Amino acid sequence: MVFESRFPVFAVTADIVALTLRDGQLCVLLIRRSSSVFTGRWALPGGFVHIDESLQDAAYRELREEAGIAPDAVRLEQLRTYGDPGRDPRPERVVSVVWLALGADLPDPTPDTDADRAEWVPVDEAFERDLAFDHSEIVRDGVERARSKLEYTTIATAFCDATFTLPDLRRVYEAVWDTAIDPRNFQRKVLTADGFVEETGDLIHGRGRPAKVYRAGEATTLHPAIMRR
Amino acid sequence: MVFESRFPVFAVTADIVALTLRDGQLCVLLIRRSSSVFTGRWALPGGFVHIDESLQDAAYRELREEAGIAPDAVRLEQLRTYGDPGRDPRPERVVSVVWLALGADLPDPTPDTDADRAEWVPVDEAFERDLAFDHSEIVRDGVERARSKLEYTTIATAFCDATFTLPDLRRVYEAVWDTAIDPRNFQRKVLTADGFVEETGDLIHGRGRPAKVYRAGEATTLHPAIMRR
DNA sequence: TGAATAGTGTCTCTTAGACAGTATCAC
DNA sequence: GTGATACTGTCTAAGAGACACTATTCA
Repeated sequence: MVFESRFPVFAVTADIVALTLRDGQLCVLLIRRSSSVFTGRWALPGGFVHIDESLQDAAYRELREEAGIAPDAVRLEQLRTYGDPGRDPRPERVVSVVWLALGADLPDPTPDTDADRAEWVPVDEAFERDLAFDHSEIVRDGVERARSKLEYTTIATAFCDATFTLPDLRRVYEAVWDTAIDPRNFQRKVLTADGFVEETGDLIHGRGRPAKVYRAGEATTLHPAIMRR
Repeated sequence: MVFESRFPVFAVTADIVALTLRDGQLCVLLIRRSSSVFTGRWALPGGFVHIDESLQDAAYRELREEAGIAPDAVRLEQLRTYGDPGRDPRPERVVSVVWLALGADLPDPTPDTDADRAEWVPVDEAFERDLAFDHSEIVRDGVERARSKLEYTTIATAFCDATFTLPDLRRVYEAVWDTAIDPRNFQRKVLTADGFVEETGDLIHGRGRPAKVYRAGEATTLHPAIMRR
């Protein structure tokens, strides 16, 4: 099939930097390409946007198709668009709209036809792999975005289940920022910030003292912010 | 001329939310469309990206072509990409990569062939105009981005000339945030924040006491941040 | 000398960071 | 009881907001 246009012709992909916590480590979803260019190389999940599909829907669809991740399992926001000529070796000019997808401990991905493997990879390890296209740069941008949005927004809750404890939330910050955080000061800041979390009234029993259960509050931005050092 | 592709065919535009200060007011650059769709309606400057041109270069080119603004007069950063099906009435699927351009008191724009007028419009007034496409939403996003980046980055200096005084810089914050700021506290915060500004050693003489002249420092992020109320 | 503008110092309150002890549960 | 985990309070230092006066120039 051949498509035509009056204007310069671009192909548009929706690619995804999906981040989650696995065993207390911040991990990014990578697939090993089994078709088209860069066969056998690790890359971000993604693919061409359909002509009648919104950019965001394309990202959701690719997440489902390439890793079996359901739309309601992640929070999706646009990261940035990458479109330098030559960033894709194919003759078509490819512009990639990249999305950041954050989710609570997401299931092992189930690769489909465009990939022979799909894995959650700790970000440190991902930085060392030589990814296809400009995906190494994109992973870096995505992780940095997540790190900085933890400071002044409530997206940390996107890494948690619908209900969670304050130690759970603290472990999110510790994993994403890769630093230890004082539990007492953290607790104070979270409870001071208006609308960050709401008590459910439940307790969850673990090995030690039971922890209070919270859910995400109404706020999207943090006042005051919780800053890195 | 007709273009062909193996993949779904998109047209890609680079559009610009250009902001500057005029008479102490935050203004956005709007053009009145004189060709193609939405003729006679006000819109953001922008146009189709050439097939061998980077997205950023396209933004610079459109700024020059549609308003006579030189690349070195503005600081450009990517805002977001807008690509919902149906956002452009033309039959082609149009995806717009939108850039935020910040500059010091920029010259009156000189429209070219795609526009019969180009104007700096105070943002309040721009919000009331019914702009073409989804440009009203985009202006809102751009202004909000500028407002929030003033808090934790040094981009305020992008609204100033190469050298400026602290009252100049304060007026940037006042115009963009549309609030009054205490000069004493502001001065203290700017001078405390490491690498925000550097003294040149010069003085500039106005109507009253001469003001010290500064230039932008090395820092890109502000520590501590200068927050809105 | 008065008007306009720029610059500086202090007090108080809030927030941030460092830090130690108590509470609750499973075994 | 012991070990593991969750929770809380206090002290100190730094930053934020409110506020009044002095300095320099021009007309």
